[in-house]
Amino acid sequence: MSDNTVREPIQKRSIEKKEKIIKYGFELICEKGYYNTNTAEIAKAAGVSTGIVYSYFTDKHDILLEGLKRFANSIFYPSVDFINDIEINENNLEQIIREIISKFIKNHKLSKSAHEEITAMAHSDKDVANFFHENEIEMTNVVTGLLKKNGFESKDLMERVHIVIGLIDNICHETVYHKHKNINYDTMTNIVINEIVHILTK
Amino acid sequence: MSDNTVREPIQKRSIEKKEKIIKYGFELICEKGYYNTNTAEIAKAAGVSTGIVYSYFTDKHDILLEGLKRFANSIFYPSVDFINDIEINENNLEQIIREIISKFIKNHKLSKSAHEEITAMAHSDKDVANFFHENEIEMTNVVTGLLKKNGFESKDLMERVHIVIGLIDNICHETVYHKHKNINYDTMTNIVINEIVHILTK
Amino acid sequence: MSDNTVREPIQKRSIEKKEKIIKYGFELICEKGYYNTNTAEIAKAAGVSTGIVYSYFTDKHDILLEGLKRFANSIFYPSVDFINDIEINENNLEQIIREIISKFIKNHKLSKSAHEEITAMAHSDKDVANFFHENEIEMTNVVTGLLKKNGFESKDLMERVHIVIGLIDNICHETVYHKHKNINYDTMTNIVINEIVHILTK
Amino acid sequence: MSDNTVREPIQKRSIEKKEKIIKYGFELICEKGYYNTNTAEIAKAAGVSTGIVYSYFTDKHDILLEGLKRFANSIFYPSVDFINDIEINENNLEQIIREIISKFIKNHKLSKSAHEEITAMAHSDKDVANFFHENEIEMTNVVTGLLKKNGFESKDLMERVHIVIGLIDNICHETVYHKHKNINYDTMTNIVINEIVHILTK
DNA sequence: CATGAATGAGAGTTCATTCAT
DNA sequence: TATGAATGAACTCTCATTCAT
Repeated sequence: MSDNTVREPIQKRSIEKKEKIIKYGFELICEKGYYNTNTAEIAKAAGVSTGIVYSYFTDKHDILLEGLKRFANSIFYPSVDFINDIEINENNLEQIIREIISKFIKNHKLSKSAHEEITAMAHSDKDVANFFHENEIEMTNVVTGLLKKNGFESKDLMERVHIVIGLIDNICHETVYHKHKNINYDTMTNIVINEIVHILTK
Repeated sequence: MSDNTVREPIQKRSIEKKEKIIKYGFELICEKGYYNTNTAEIAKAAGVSTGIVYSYFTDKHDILLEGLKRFANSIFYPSVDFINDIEINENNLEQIIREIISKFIKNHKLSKSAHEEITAMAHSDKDVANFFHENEIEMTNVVTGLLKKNGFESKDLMERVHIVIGLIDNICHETVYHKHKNINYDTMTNIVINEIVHILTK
Repeated sequence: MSDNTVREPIQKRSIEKKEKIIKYGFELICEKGYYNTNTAEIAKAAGVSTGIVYSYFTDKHDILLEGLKRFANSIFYPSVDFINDIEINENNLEQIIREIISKFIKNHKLSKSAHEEITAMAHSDKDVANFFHENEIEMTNVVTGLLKKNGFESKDLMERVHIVIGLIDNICHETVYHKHKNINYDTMTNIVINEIVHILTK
Repeated sequence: MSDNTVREPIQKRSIEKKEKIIKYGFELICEKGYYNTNTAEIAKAAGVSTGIVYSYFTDKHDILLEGLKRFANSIFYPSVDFINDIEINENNLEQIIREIISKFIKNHKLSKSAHEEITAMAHSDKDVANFFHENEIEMTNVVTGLLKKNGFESKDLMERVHIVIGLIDNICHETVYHKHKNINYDTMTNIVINEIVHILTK
């Protein structure tokens, strides 16, 4: 998005300003929705003038994208670094997945509206869509590599991991939002976890 | 103020007009996005005046909702009536699921942008979200009933069906959109089908 | 206002229809204000179609005027016929005026919003203004004549009567609406009555 | 949604702009009527864009109200400051009232349509009505105080003053507008003046 | 660098009036 | 005669973007 006419701030105060616009702008967009947030509000929330916004960003859309780059990971993918430090094997796999899901759900609950709004944009805005596609494939690669390092040898492991990520996304979303009264989400989660183990170890 | 009741057209030409507004309006919304489609365009596409739109609908949002009611099923859930006429058992289950996925994908491809835009709205618009939640639970119930009738006796069958629907949604979407170059979608589909069978018959 | 293109209904049912439009249309206009009442509402209230309204009236404004002709007198000038049957003299004048004011106020209270809306129109709409000017002068003439018949011989009686009518209008309006908390309206009314007697009998 | 605060202009040019909108907007409203004046016209007359209008005013109605605050006094109550500097007594009272009426009429004639339109609004718009009620009571208080200071000791002086203000309003309006051909307005004015003297000195 | 006033196109919606039936 | 669907200009108000200071 950003092109040459958009200043790349060098001085410290400028950088801070840009960061504030991204932070508070993205925050507002997540809370109220992209179309229900206007640039004046963003500027106000960031403590800058409306004019200066257009020195750092080509347009409103650009703020969204920059916000994504900064914050999407922390919103969508909570830190699960602990899996780097332990040995994953068929015995502790179930427990690890359970913990990951638990962390994802906790995260999801923390920023429900952000999750929804950004998911919505991911389905209606090309740039946002691309961002997430790239993120997903990267995550798939990382997890696949990790599992391989830990001795998982399933055929088509990458495809399996991709399916698993989808399952986790889905169960989290279901648990946080849907609350269909006849569905027991704990039960559902247990089944999903079993299934994930099955996919990865078969 | 004005009489807010929305006319329920009785005469044939009126009904046709209302239908046209729904059809072309929803079409435009799906193609260009809800926020990028204005009422004047909708009226023009439907071959009517802007004023008459507000005789049949309370507002622009209402057109979206009516469009959903009319077309969501055909967009999201292609006719899979054939499963009503055959006996489903563990032997043909895999084949049936494969056919269902195939149909869903075909459907999905036919109206890619509609799928995306409506999915987006389902994540940002309360009414659209409700619509889909209700649809989903209904579908879960119907499929669960069908399987029970055919002798499937898994514990927590409803939860399993719900997971399966999520898996199908996901694999279709993946297949139609993502095209991550390192992922083999045929392989992925096969794994998903196996997994679905596993979930339902375990 | 009405011109040749507007049908003068001859048949009984037509006349009834026209009357209903006038009655219910004027009623709505008085209740909600001319600009807040639309022709569709008027037609609905009158139980006719919107189209037929334009067979009997040149436009919306015409309905207002016809309504005025039919109902303004009863709204603004309650029947004070009793003064035709009694002899007015300096002894009973005060009592008669008191009764007239009392009747006017009662009337005023019965149709507060009508009073206000029509008074507003009388100040912003030429035709309505003319209507009231004519009414006022006629009333001035009638009352002047009546007083003369009863032996009142003040110089410039017509001008005096005109002032008196203004005073009555004013005290009624004050009593019904203003309610300035520091003003005693009973006291004010008594003073006005004394003054009217003074004007007419000096 | 958007930030609804209305900007309070600080810079000189902004203040001028706001004043222009009030001046020309109110002028148009007075000339053509509130409902027959649109925001585009107001903006054009003030030499600004339509958008900026909504930076300074919450809505069209707000312009009317601000206009009232600025101009109502000069339209409705011409400066009669001279009465503060002279001693009012029963000997010069008649002459003073005559001068006041003369000034009011002169004023009234200068802005006939404004007078009428605003009077109309005072009967159909709650905020305008309140504005005038408050103005009236204040004027009543001021005049009552002035007369008391000058030794007028009538019982119920406030009520008397209130009646007098009504009489003055009325005679001015009559003189400027009605022109009923059979009424002699000079005569009528003389009678009114006598009556006012009578009310205040009795 | 920064401001925030200013722009003006465009949004959704209403409604007096017309006209095909 | 009568209907009420249809028109489309006009309305108020918003907001991404620009620009004078």
